[in-house]
Amino acid sequence: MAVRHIHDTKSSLNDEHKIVDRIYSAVMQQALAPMTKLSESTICESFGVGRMKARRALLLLASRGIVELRSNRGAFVACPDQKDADEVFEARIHIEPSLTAKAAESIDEQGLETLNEHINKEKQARQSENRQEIIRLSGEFHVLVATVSGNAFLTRTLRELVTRTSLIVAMFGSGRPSCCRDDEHEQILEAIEARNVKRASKLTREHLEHIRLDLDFTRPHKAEPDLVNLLRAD
Amino acid sequence: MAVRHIHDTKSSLNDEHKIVDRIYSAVMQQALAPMTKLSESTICESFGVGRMKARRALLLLASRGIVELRSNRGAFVACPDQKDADEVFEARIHIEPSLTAKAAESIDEQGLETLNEHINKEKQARQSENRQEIIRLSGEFHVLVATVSGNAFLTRTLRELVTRTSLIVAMFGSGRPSCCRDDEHEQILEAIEARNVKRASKLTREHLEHIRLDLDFTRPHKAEPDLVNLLRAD
DNA sequence: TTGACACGGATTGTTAACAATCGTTTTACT
DNA sequence: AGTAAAACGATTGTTAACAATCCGTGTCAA
Repeated sequence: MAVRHIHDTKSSLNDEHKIVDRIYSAVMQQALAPMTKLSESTICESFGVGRMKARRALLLLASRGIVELRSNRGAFVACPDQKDADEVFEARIHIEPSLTAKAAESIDEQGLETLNEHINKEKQARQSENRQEIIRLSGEFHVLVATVSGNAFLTRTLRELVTRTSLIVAMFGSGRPSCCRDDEHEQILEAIEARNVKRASKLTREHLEHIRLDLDFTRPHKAEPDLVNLLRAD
Repeated sequence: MAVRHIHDTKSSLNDEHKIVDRIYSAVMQQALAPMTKLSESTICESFGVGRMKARRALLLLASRGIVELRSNRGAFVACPDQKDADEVFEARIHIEPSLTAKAAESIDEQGLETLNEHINKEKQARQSENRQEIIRLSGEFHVLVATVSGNAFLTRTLRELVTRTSLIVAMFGSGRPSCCRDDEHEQILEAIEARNVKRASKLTREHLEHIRLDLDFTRPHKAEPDLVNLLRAD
Protein backbone atom coordinates (compact mmCIF):
# COMPACT_ATOMS: atom_id res chain seq x y z
CA MET A 1 0.00 0.00 0.00
CA ALA A 2 2.73 2.42 0.88
CA VAL A 3 4.63 1.91 -2.32
CA ARG A 4 1.87 1.18 -4.62
CA HIS A 5 2.70 -0.48 -7.89
CA ILE A 6 6.30 -0.06 -8.76
CA HIS A 7 6.19 -2.42 -11.67
CA ASP A 8 2.90 -1.33 -13.12
CA THR A 9 4.47 0.29 -16.12
CA LYS A 10 1.45 0.35 -18.37
CA SER A 11 -1.25 -0.51 -15.90
CA SER A 12 -4.67 1.00 -15.96
CA LEU A 13 -4.17 2.43 -12.51
CA ASN A 14 -1.38 4.60 -13.75
CA ASP A 15 -3.37 5.70 -16.76
CA GLU A 16 -6.15 6.93 -14.55
CA HIS A 17 -3.73 8.56 -12.19
CA LYS A 18 -2.13 10.40 -15.06
CA ILE A 19 -5.46 11.75 -16.19
CA VAL A 20 -6.38 12.73 -12.67
CA ASP A 21 -3.04 14.39 -12.07
CA ARG A 22 -3.23 16.29 -15.30
CA ILE A 23 -6.67 17.64 -14.51
CA TYR A 24 -5.62 18.44 -10.98
CA SER A 25 -2.77 20.50 -12.38
CA ALA A 26 -4.96 22.20 -14.94
CA VAL A 27 -7.42 23.18 -12.25
CA MET A 28 -4.69 24.23 -9.88
CA GLN A 29 -3.24 26.65 -12.40
CA GLN A 30 -6.69 27.83 -13.38
CA ALA A 31 -6.44 26.57 -16.92
CA LEU A 32 -9.73 24.85 -16.29
CA ALA A 33 -12.44 27.14 -15.00
CA PRO A 34 -15.37 26.09 -12.83
CA MET A 35 -18.37 24.85 -14.80
CA THR A 36 -16.19 23.69 -17.67
CA LYS A 37 -17.68 20.54 -19.09
CA LEU A 38 -15.41 17.53 -19.19
CA SER A 39 -17.15 15.20 -21.57
CA GLU A 40 -16.07 11.62 -21.76
CA SER A 41 -15.16 11.98 -25.41
CA THR A 42 -12.92 14.95 -24.63
CA ILE A 43 -11.02 12.93 -22.06
CA CYS A 44 -10.80 9.94 -24.36
CA GLU A 45 -9.36 11.95 -27.21
CA SER A 46 -7.10 14.11 -25.07
CA PHE A 47 -5.46 11.21 -23.34
CA GLY A 48 -5.91 8.47 -25.88
CA VAL A 49 -7.77 6.13 -23.59
CA GLY A 50 -11.02 4.25 -23.75
CA ARG A 51 -14.24 5.44 -22.30
CA MET A 52 -13.90 3.21 -19.29
CA LYS A 53 -10.72 4.81 -18.07
CA ALA A 54 -12.09 8.26 -18.74
CA ARG A 55 -15.12 7.52 -16.63
CA ARG A 56 -13.05 6.06 -13.86
CA ALA A 57 -10.85 9.12 -13.82
CA LEU A 58 -13.89 11.36 -13.64
CA LEU A 59 -15.25 9.30 -10.78
CA LEU A 60 -12.03 9.76 -8.85
CA LEU A 61 -12.05 13.47 -9.51
CA ALA A 62 -15.65 13.65 -8.35
CA SER A 63 -14.81 11.79 -5.16
CA ARG A 64 -12.24 14.47 -4.50
CA GLY A 65 -14.67 17.31 -5.10
CA ILE A 66 -12.80 18.59 -8.15
CA VAL A 67 -15.54 17.78 -10.61
CA GLU A 68 -19.23 17.28 -10.20
CA LEU A 69 -21.04 14.42 -11.88
CA ARG A 70 -24.60 15.09 -12.90
CA SER A 71 -26.78 12.19 -13.88
CA ASN A 72 -27.06 11.81 -17.63
CA ARG A 73 -25.49 15.21 -18.08
CA GLY A 74 -21.82 14.61 -17.64
CA ALA A 75 -18.90 15.87 -15.61
CA PHE A 76 -18.24 19.52 -14.90
CA VAL A 77 -15.46 21.24 -13.09
CA ALA A 78 -16.86 21.94 -9.66
CA CYS A 79 -18.32 25.30 -8.71
CA PRO A 80 -17.71 25.66 -5.00
CA ASP A 81 -20.12 27.93 -3.20
CA GLN A 82 -19.44 30.01 -0.13
CA LYS A 83 -20.14 27.10 2.17
CA ASP A 84 -17.59 25.00 0.34
CA ALA A 85 -15.11 27.84 0.60
CA ASP A 86 -15.64 28.11 4.32
CA GLU A 87 -15.11 24.40 4.69
CA VAL A 88 -11.93 24.36 2.68
CA PHE A 89 -10.39 27.29 4.50
CA GLU A 90 -11.41 25.97 7.85
CA ALA A 91 -9.82 22.65 7.02
CA ARG A 92 -6.65 24.32 5.77
CA ILE A 93 -6.39 26.46 8.88
CA HIS A 94 -6.83 23.34 10.95
CA ILE A 95 -4.15 21.43 9.15
CA GLU A 96 -1.51 23.66 7.63
CA PRO A 97 -0.20 25.70 10.53
CA SER A 98 0.62 22.60 12.52
CA LEU A 99 2.14 21.07 9.41
CA THR A 100 4.41 24.05 8.91
CA ALA A 101 5.26 23.92 12.58
CA LYS A 102 6.26 20.34 12.26
CA ALA A 103 8.38 21.19 9.25
CA ALA A 104 10.12 23.86 11.29
CA GLU A 105 10.87 21.25 13.88
CA SER A 106 12.02 18.35 11.85
CA ILE A 107 12.82 19.32 8.29
CA ASP A 108 16.19 18.13 7.01
CA GLU A 109 18.70 19.78 4.71
CA GLN A 110 17.28 18.23 1.60
CA GLY A 111 13.83 19.42 2.49
CA LEU A 112 15.06 22.95 2.94
CA GLU A 113 16.83 22.70 -0.37
CA THR A 114 13.60 21.63 -2.04
CA LEU A 115 11.63 24.50 -0.57
CA ASN A 116 14.33 27.04 -1.43
CA GLU A 117 14.42 25.88 -5.02
CA HIS A 118 10.68 26.25 -5.13
CA ILE A 119 10.75 29.76 -3.77
CA ASN A 120 13.26 30.67 -6.46
CA LYS A 121 10.97 29.30 -9.13
CA GLU A 122 8.17 31.39 -7.68
CA LYS A 123 10.28 34.54 -7.81
CA GLN A 124 11.26 33.78 -11.37
CA ALA A 125 7.68 33.23 -12.44
CA ARG A 126 6.62 36.45 -10.78
CA GLN A 127 9.33 38.37 -12.55
CA SER A 128 8.32 37.02 -15.93
CA GLU A 129 4.69 37.67 -15.04
CA ASN A 130 3.62 34.22 -16.10
CA ARG A 131 0.25 34.22 -14.42
CA GLN A 132 -0.60 30.55 -14.69
CA GLU A 133 2.84 29.54 -13.52
CA ILE A 134 2.60 31.93 -10.60
CA ILE A 135 -0.72 30.47 -9.56
CA ARG A 136 0.43 26.91 -9.98
CA LEU A 137 3.64 27.37 -8.03
CA SER A 138 1.89 29.39 -5.38
CA GLY A 139 -0.46 26.54 -4.65
CA GLU A 140 2.21 23.94 -4.99
CA PHE A 141 4.24 25.50 -2.22
CA HIS A 142 1.65 24.40 0.28
CA VAL A 143 1.63 20.89 -1.10
CA LEU A 144 5.40 20.84 -0.98
CA VAL A 145 5.44 21.66 2.72
CA ALA A 146 3.32 18.58 3.22
CA THR A 147 5.53 16.56 0.91
CA VAL A 148 8.74 17.32 2.76
CA SER A 149 7.00 16.24 5.94
CA GLY A 150 7.02 12.80 4.36
CA ASN A 151 3.38 12.08 5.04
CA ALA A 152 1.66 10.83 1.91
CA PHE A 153 -1.79 11.10 3.42
CA LEU A 154 -1.40 14.72 4.38
CA THR A 155 0.16 15.43 1.02
CA ARG A 156 -2.86 14.06 -0.77
CA THR A 157 -5.16 15.94 1.54
CA LEU A 158 -3.31 19.19 0.97
CA ARG A 159 -3.30 18.62 -2.76
CA GLU A 160 -7.04 18.31 -2.73
CA LEU A 161 -7.50 21.36 -0.54
CA VAL A 162 -5.16 23.49 -2.61
CA THR A 163 -6.84 22.47 -5.84
CA ARG A 164 -10.24 23.28 -4.45
CA THR A 165 -8.85 26.58 -3.27
CA SER A 166 -7.92 27.33 -6.86
CA LEU A 167 -11.51 26.79 -7.85
CA ILE A 168 -12.67 28.99 -5.01
CA VAL A 169 -10.34 31.77 -6.05
CA ALA A 170 -11.51 31.38 -9.62
CA MET A 171 -15.07 31.81 -8.42
CA PHE A 172 -14.70 34.50 -5.80
CA GLY A 173 -11.25 36.02 -6.22
CA SER A 174 -11.41 39.77 -6.02
CA GLY A 175 -8.88 39.95 -8.83
CA ARG A 176 -6.99 42.66 -7.05
CA PRO A 177 -3.26 42.47 -7.68
CA SER A 178 -2.72 41.95 -3.97
CA CYS A 179 -3.97 38.49 -4.62
CA CYS A 180 -0.53 37.02 -4.90
CA ARG A 181 1.81 38.92 -2.65
CA ASP A 182 3.85 35.84 -2.18
CA ASP A 183 6.75 37.10 -0.27
CA GLU A 184 4.65 35.45 2.41
CA HIS A 185 5.86 32.09 1.26
CA GLU A 186 9.39 33.31 1.56
CA GLN A 187 8.78 34.53 5.07
CA ILE A 188 7.30 31.20 6.02
CA LEU A 189 10.32 29.43 4.65
CA GLU A 190 12.58 31.76 6.58
CA ALA A 191 10.75 30.92 9.77
CA ILE A 192 11.13 27.23 9.00
CA GLU A 193 14.83 27.65 8.36
CA ALA A 194 15.19 29.54 11.61
CA ARG A 195 13.43 26.63 13.33
CA ASN A 196 11.00 29.16 14.68
CA VAL A 197 8.03 26.89 15.18
CA LYS A 198 5.66 29.47 16.57
CA ARG A 199 6.39 31.99 13.88
CA ALA A 200 6.13 29.47 11.07
CA SER A 201 2.77 28.37 12.33
CA LYS A 202 1.51 31.89 12.83
CA LEU A 203 2.67 33.10 9.43
CA THR A 204 0.97 30.18 7.76
CA ARG A 205 -2.32 30.90 9.47
CA GLU A 206 -2.09 34.56 8.56
CA HIS A 207 -1.20 33.72 4.99
CA LEU A 208 -4.28 31.56 4.66
CA GLU A 209 -6.42 34.25 6.18
CA HIS A 210 -5.05 36.76 3.71
CA ILE A 211 -6.05 34.54 0.86
CA ARG A 212 -9.48 34.17 2.35
CA LEU A 213 -9.88 37.88 2.86
CA ASP A 214 -9.19 38.43 -0.81
CA LEU A 215 -12.39 36.63 -1.65
CA ASP A 216 -15.53 38.51 -2.48
CA PHE A 217 -18.74 36.59 -2.05
CA THR A 218 -21.02 39.50 -2.80
CA ARG A 219 -20.40 39.90 -6.49
CA PRO A 220 -21.98 37.63 -9.08
CA HIS A 221 -19.76 34.63 -9.52
CA LYS A 222 -17.63 34.37 -12.57
CA ALA A 223 -18.42 30.96 -13.83
CA GLU A 224 -18.77 31.12 -17.57
CA PRO A 225 -16.74 28.45 -19.23
CA ASP A 226 -14.34 29.10 -22.02
CA LEU A 227 -14.10 25.95 -24.06
CA VAL A 228 -10.76 24.48 -23.28
CA ASN A 229 -8.70 22.09 -25.33
CA LEU A 230 -5.58 22.60 -23.28
CA LEU A 231 -5.70 19.05 -22.10
CA ARG A 232 -4.11 17.40 -25.10
CA ALA A 233 -1.79 14.81 -23.74
CA ASP A 234 1.60 15.66 -25.21
CA MET B 1 -21.52 20.83 -5.04
CA ALA B 2 -22.61 21.54 -1.53
CA VAL B 3 -26.07 20.19 -2.08
CA ARG B 4 -25.12 17.22 -4.04
CA HIS B 5 -27.84 14.93 -5.22
CA ILE B 6 -31.02 15.77 -3.52
CA HIS B 7 -33.22 14.21 -6.11
CA ASP B 8 -31.03 11.27 -7.02
CA THR B 9 -33.25 8.73 -5.40
CA LYS B 10 -32.09 5.69 -7.32
CA SER B 11 -29.06 7.09 -9.05
CA SER B 12 -25.91 5.14 -9.64
CA LEU B 13 -23.96 7.57 -7.54
CA ASN B 14 -25.97 6.61 -4.51
CA ASP B 15 -25.61 2.93 -5.27
CA GLU B 16 -21.88 3.23 -5.25
CA HIS B 17 -21.90 5.34 -2.14
CA LYS B 18 -24.00 2.76 -0.38
CA ILE B 19 -21.55 0.03 -1.24
CA VAL B 20 -18.64 2.17 -0.17
CA ASP B 21 -20.33 3.13 3.07
CA ARG B 22 -21.18 -0.45 3.89
CA ILE B 23 -17.63 -1.60 3.34
CA TYR B 24 -16.32 1.33 5.32
CA SER B 25 -18.55 0.28 8.21
CA ALA B 26 -17.58 -3.35 7.94
CA VAL B 27 -13.92 -2.45 8.03
CA MET B 28 -14.45 0.02 10.84
CA GLN B 29 -16.03 -2.60 13.06
CA GLN B 30 -13.44 -5.16 12.02
CA ALA B 31 -15.94 -7.41 10.34
CA LEU B 32 -13.64 -7.32 7.33
CA ALA B 33 -10.08 -8.25 8.13
CA PRO B 34 -7.04 -7.04 6.19
CA MET B 35 -6.20 -9.20 3.18
CA THR B 36 -9.79 -10.29 2.76
CA LYS B 37 -10.48 -10.63 -0.90
CA LEU B 38 -13.34 -8.60 -2.26
CA SER B 39 -14.08 -10.15 -5.59
CA GLU B 40 -16.29 -8.36 -8.03
CA SER B 41 -18.78 -11.19 -8.02
CA THR B 42 -19.04 -11.03 -4.25
CA ILE B 43 -19.88 -7.36 -4.38
CA CYS B 44 -22.32 -7.86 -7.21
CA GLU B 45 -24.22 -10.56 -5.37
CA SER B 46 -24.06 -8.90 -1.96
CA PHE B 47 -25.46 -5.62 -3.17
CA GLY B 48 -27.44 -6.73 -6.19
CA VAL B 49 -25.61 -4.49 -8.61
CA GLY B 50 -23.85 -4.98 -11.90
CA ARG B 51 -20.17 -5.47 -12.30
CA MET B 52 -19.66 -1.88 -13.35
CA LYS B 53 -20.90 -0.42 -10.09
CA ALA B 54 -18.98 -2.97 -8.11
CA ARG B 55 -15.78 -2.00 -9.86
CA ARG B 56 -16.45 1.69 -9.41
CA ALA B 57 -17.05 1.18 -5.71
CA LEU B 58 -13.82 -0.74 -5.40
CA LEU B 59 -11.99 2.03 -7.22
CA LEU B 60 -13.33 4.58 -4.76
CA LEU B 61 -12.33 2.40 -1.83
CA ALA B 62 -8.87 2.00 -3.30
CA SER B 63 -8.52 5.74 -3.74
CA ARG B 64 -9.19 6.04 -0.02
CA GLY B 65 -6.64 3.44 0.92
CA ILE B 66 -9.23 1.04 2.30
CA VAL B 67 -8.68 -1.63 -0.29
CA GLU B 68 -5.78 -2.39 -2.54
CA LEU B 69 -6.26 -3.19 -6.20
CA ARG B 70 -3.78 -5.60 -7.73
CA SER B 71 -3.65 -5.94 -11.47
CA ASN B 72 -5.53 -8.95 -12.72
CA ARG B 73 -5.78 -10.26 -9.17
CA GLY B 74 -8.61 -8.32 -7.68
CA ALA B 75 -9.36 -6.15 -4.69
CA PHE B 76 -8.20 -6.92 -1.18
CA VAL B 77 -8.82 -5.17 2.09
CA ALA B 78 -5.69 -3.14 2.66
CA CYS B 79 -2.86 -4.31 4.87
CA PRO B 80 -1.29 -1.18 6.28
CA ASP B 81 2.32 -1.52 7.28
CA GLN B 82 4.14 0.33 10.02
CA LYS B 83 4.85 3.26 7.74
CA ASP B 84 1.16 3.56 6.93
CA ALA B 85 0.37 3.42 10.61
CA ASP B 86 2.82 6.19 11.36
CA GLU B 87 1.27 8.31 8.64
CA VAL B 88 -2.25 7.79 9.84
CA PHE B 89 -1.48 8.56 13.46
CA GLU B 90 0.62 11.54 12.54
CA ALA B 91 -2.25 12.87 10.46
CA ARG B 92 -4.75 12.23 13.22
CA ILE B 93 -2.59 13.95 15.79
CA HIS B 94 -2.28 16.87 13.42
CA ILE B 95 -5.99 17.16 12.86
CA GLU B 96 -8.04 15.87 15.75
CA PRO B 97 -6.81 17.84 18.74
CA SER B 98 -7.52 21.13 17.02
CA LEU B 99 -10.86 19.76 15.89
CA THR B 100 -11.82 18.86 19.42
CA ALA B 101 -10.62 22.26 20.55
CA LYS B 102 -12.84 23.91 18.02
CA ALA B 103 -15.74 21.79 19.18
CA ALA B 104 -15.10 22.92 22.75
CA GLU B 105 -15.27 26.48 21.52
CA SER B 106 -18.24 26.46 19.29
CA ILE B 107 -20.37 23.38 19.76
CA ASP B 108 -24.06 24.05 20.26
CA GLU B 109 -26.63 22.32 22.43
CA GLN B 110 -27.70 19.93 19.74
CA GLY B 111 -24.12 18.91 19.10
CA LEU B 112 -23.61 18.18 22.78
CA GLU B 113 -26.77 16.16 22.78
CA THR B 114 -25.52 14.11 19.85
CA LEU B 115 -22.22 13.38 21.53
CA ASN B 116 -23.86 12.51 24.83
CA GLU B 117 -26.19 10.09 23.16
CA HIS B 118 -23.23 8.51 21.48
CA ILE B 119 -21.33 8.12 24.74
CA ASN B 120 -24.35 6.39 26.21
CA LYS B 121 -24.45 3.99 23.31
CA GLU B 122 -20.80 3.27 23.90
CA LYS B 123 -21.38 2.53 27.56
CA GLN B 124 -24.25 0.28 26.70
CA ALA B 125 -22.23 -1.65 24.15
CA ARG B 126 -19.42 -2.06 26.62
CA GLN B 127 -21.76 -3.38 29.23
CA SER B 128 -23.22 -5.95 26.88
CA GLU B 129 -19.71 -6.79 25.72
CA ASN B 130 -20.64 -6.53 22.09
CA ARG B 131 -17.14 -6.34 20.69
CA GLN B 132 -17.93 -5.26 17.13
CA GLU B 133 -20.34 -2.63 18.36
CA ILE B 134 -17.77 -1.35 20.82
CA ILE B 135 -15.16 -1.04 18.12
CA ARG B 136 -17.53 0.59 15.69
CA LEU B 137 -18.85 3.14 18.13
CA SER B 138 -15.41 3.82 19.47
CA GLY B 139 -14.21 4.83 16.04
CA GLU B 140 -17.39 6.63 15.21
CA PHE B 141 -16.97 8.96 18.15
CA HIS B 142 -14.04 10.58 16.43
CA VAL B 143 -15.98 10.97 13.22
CA LEU B 144 -18.86 12.43 15.16
CA VAL B 145 -16.69 15.14 16.66
CA ALA B 146 -15.87 16.15 13.11
CA THR B 147 -19.50 15.91 12.09
CA VAL B 148 -20.77 18.24 14.79
CA SER B 149 -18.14 20.71 13.67
CA GLY B 150 -20.19 20.92 10.50
CA ASN B 151 -17.29 20.53 8.16
CA ALA B 152 -17.99 17.87 5.54
CA PHE B 153 -14.44 17.78 4.30
CA LEU B 154 -12.96 17.13 7.71
CA THR B 155 -15.66 14.59 8.39
CA ARG B 156 -14.73 12.65 5.29
CA THR B 157 -11.08 12.91 6.16
CA LEU B 158 -11.66 11.67 9.68
CA ARG B 159 -13.82 8.86 8.42
CA GLU B 160 -11.00 7.68 6.23
CA LEU B 161 -8.44 8.00 8.98
CA VAL B 162 -10.58 6.18 11.51
CA THR B 163 -11.30 3.37 9.11
CA ARG B 164 -7.65 2.96 8.31
CA THR B 165 -6.95 2.98 12.02
CA SER B 166 -9.26 0.01 12.36
CA LEU B 167 -7.17 -1.83 9.82
CA ILE B 168 -4.02 -0.86 11.65
CA VAL B 169 -5.40 -2.10 14.94
CA ALA B 170 -6.47 -5.31 13.24
CA MET B 171 -2.92 -5.76 12.00
CA PHE B 172 -0.89 -4.62 14.98
CA GLY B 173 -3.25 -4.43 17.94
CA SER B 174 -1.71 -5.95 21.00
CA GLY B 175 -5.05 -7.49 21.84
CA ARG B 176 -4.68 -6.56 25.46
CA PRO B 177 -7.97 -5.69 27.12
CA SER B 178 -6.63 -2.21 27.81
CA CYS B 179 -7.21 -1.61 24.16
CA CYS B 180 -10.57 -0.05 24.71
CA ARG B 181 -10.55 1.89 27.96
CA ASP B 182 -13.01 4.30 26.51
CA ASP B 183 -13.80 6.39 29.48
CA GLU B 184 -11.36 8.57 27.60
CA HIS B 185 -14.10 9.52 25.18
CA GLU B 186 -16.24 10.49 28.10
CA GLN B 187 -13.51 12.65 29.54
CA ILE B 188 -13.04 14.36 26.21
CA LEU B 189 -16.73 15.07 26.05
CA GLU B 190 -16.66 16.46 29.56
CA ALA B 191 -13.88 18.80 28.58
CA ILE B 192 -15.88 19.92 25.56
CA GLU B 193 -18.94 20.51 27.71
CA ALA B 194 -16.85 22.50 30.15
CA ARG B 195 -15.63 24.58 27.19
CA ASN B 196 -12.14 23.73 28.30
CA VAL B 197 -10.37 24.08 24.97
CA LYS B 198 -6.89 23.27 26.20
CA ARG B 199 -7.97 20.19 28.08
CA ALA B 200 -10.13 18.89 25.26
CA SER B 201 -7.24 19.21 22.86
CA LYS B 202 -4.75 17.64 25.23
CA LEU B 203 -7.00 14.71 26.10
CA THR B 204 -7.58 14.00 22.45
CA ARG B 205 -3.88 13.93 21.71
CA GLU B 206 -3.24 11.67 24.65
CA HIS B 207 -6.08 9.41 23.66
CA LEU B 208 -4.61 8.99 20.19
CA GLU B 209 -1.21 8.31 21.65
CA HIS B 210 -2.68 5.66 23.91
CA ILE B 211 -4.18 3.92 20.93
CA ARG B 212 -0.87 4.10 19.18
CA LEU B 213 1.02 2.76 22.14
CA ASP B 214 -1.22 -0.26 22.17
CA LEU B 215 0.20 -1.32 18.84
CA ASP B 216 2.91 -3.89 18.62
CA PHE B 217 4.97 -3.82 15.46
CA THR B 218 7.44 -6.43 16.58
CA ARG B 219 5.24 -9.47 16.48
CA PRO B 220 4.45 -11.19 13.21
CA HIS B 221 1.51 -9.41 11.76
CA LYS B 222 -1.78 -11.11 11.80
CA ALA B 223 -2.89 -11.77 8.26
CA GLU B 224 0.60 -11.87 6.91
CA PRO B 225 0.42 -13.29 3.41
CA ASP B 226 2.94 -16.02 4.10
CA LEU B 227 1.04 -17.06 7.16
CA VAL B 228 -2.15 -17.28 5.22
CA ASN B 229 -0.56 -19.47 2.61
CA LEU B 230 0.94 -21.71 5.23
CA LEU B 231 -2.39 -22.14 6.89
CA ARG B 232 -3.95 -23.70 3.88
CA ALA B 233 -1.49 -26.61 4.11
CA ASP B 234 -4.39 -28.98 4.65
C1' DT C 1 -44.97 36.49 -31.26
C1' DT C 2 -45.17 33.11 -27.91
C1' DG C 3 -45.92 28.88 -25.82
C1' DA C 4 -46.26 23.91 -25.84
C1' DC C 5 -45.17 19.71 -27.78
C1' DA C 6 -42.68 16.43 -30.28
C1' DC C 7 -38.83 14.91 -32.74
C1' DG C 8 -33.65 14.20 -33.59
C1' DG C 9 -28.97 14.34 -32.34
C1' DA C 10 -25.72 13.82 -28.98
C1' DT C 11 -24.11 12.23 -24.64
C1' DT C 12 -24.22 9.33 -20.80
C1' DG C 13 -25.49 4.82 -18.38
C1' DT C 14 -25.69 -0.20 -18.69
C1' DT C 15 -25.09 -4.66 -20.20
C1' DA C 16 -22.97 -8.44 -22.31
C1' DA C 17 -19.57 -10.54 -24.90
C1' DC C 18 -14.66 -10.95 -25.62
C1' DA C 19 -9.60 -10.80 -24.36
C1' DA C 20 -5.93 -11.15 -21.11
C1' DT C 21 -3.97 -12.70 -16.99
C1' DC C 22 -3.23 -15.40 -12.87
C1' DG C 23 -3.28 -19.56 -9.89
C1' DT C 24 -3.95 -24.29 -9.94
C1' DT C 25 -3.92 -28.73 -11.60
C1' DT C 26 -2.63 -32.00 -14.70
C1' DT C 27 0.69 -34.19 -17.50
C1' DA C 28 4.97 -35.51 -19.31
C1' DC C 29 9.70 -36.45 -18.88
C1' DT C 30 14.02 -37.43 -16.35
C1' DA D 1 9.07 -39.70 -7.18
C1' DG D 2 10.24 -35.05 -8.38
C1' DT D 3 10.37 -31.23 -11.27
C1' DA D 4 8.95 -28.47 -15.09
C1' DA D 5 6.06 -27.37 -18.72
C1' DA D 6 1.45 -27.06 -20.50
C1' DA D 7 -3.56 -26.90 -20.17
C1' DC D 8 -7.50 -25.56 -17.54
C1' DG D 9 -10.68 -22.76 -14.79
C1' DA D 10 -11.69 -18.68 -12.73
C1' DT D 11 -11.28 -13.86 -12.30
C1' DT D 12 -10.27 -9.42 -13.93
C1' DG D 13 -9.64 -5.92 -17.82
C1' DT D 14 -11.46 -4.04 -22.14
C1' DT D 15 -14.30 -3.17 -25.83
C1' DA D 16 -18.40 -2.53 -28.30
C1' DA D 17 -23.12 -2.53 -28.87
C1' DC D 18 -27.45 -1.21 -26.82
C1' DA D 19 -30.67 1.57 -23.84
C1' DA D 20 -31.93 5.69 -21.51
C1' DT D 21 -31.78 10.46 -20.87
C1' DC D 22 -31.16 15.23 -21.85
C1' DC D 23 -30.92 19.38 -24.79
C1' DG D 24 -31.80 21.97 -28.68
C1' DT D 25 -34.63 22.67 -32.65
C1' DG D 26 -38.54 22.93 -35.39
C1' DT D 27 -43.41 22.77 -35.94
C1' DC D 28 -47.96 24.00 -34.93
C1' DA D 29 -51.62 26.31 -32.75
C1' DA D 30 -53.47 29.96 -29.84
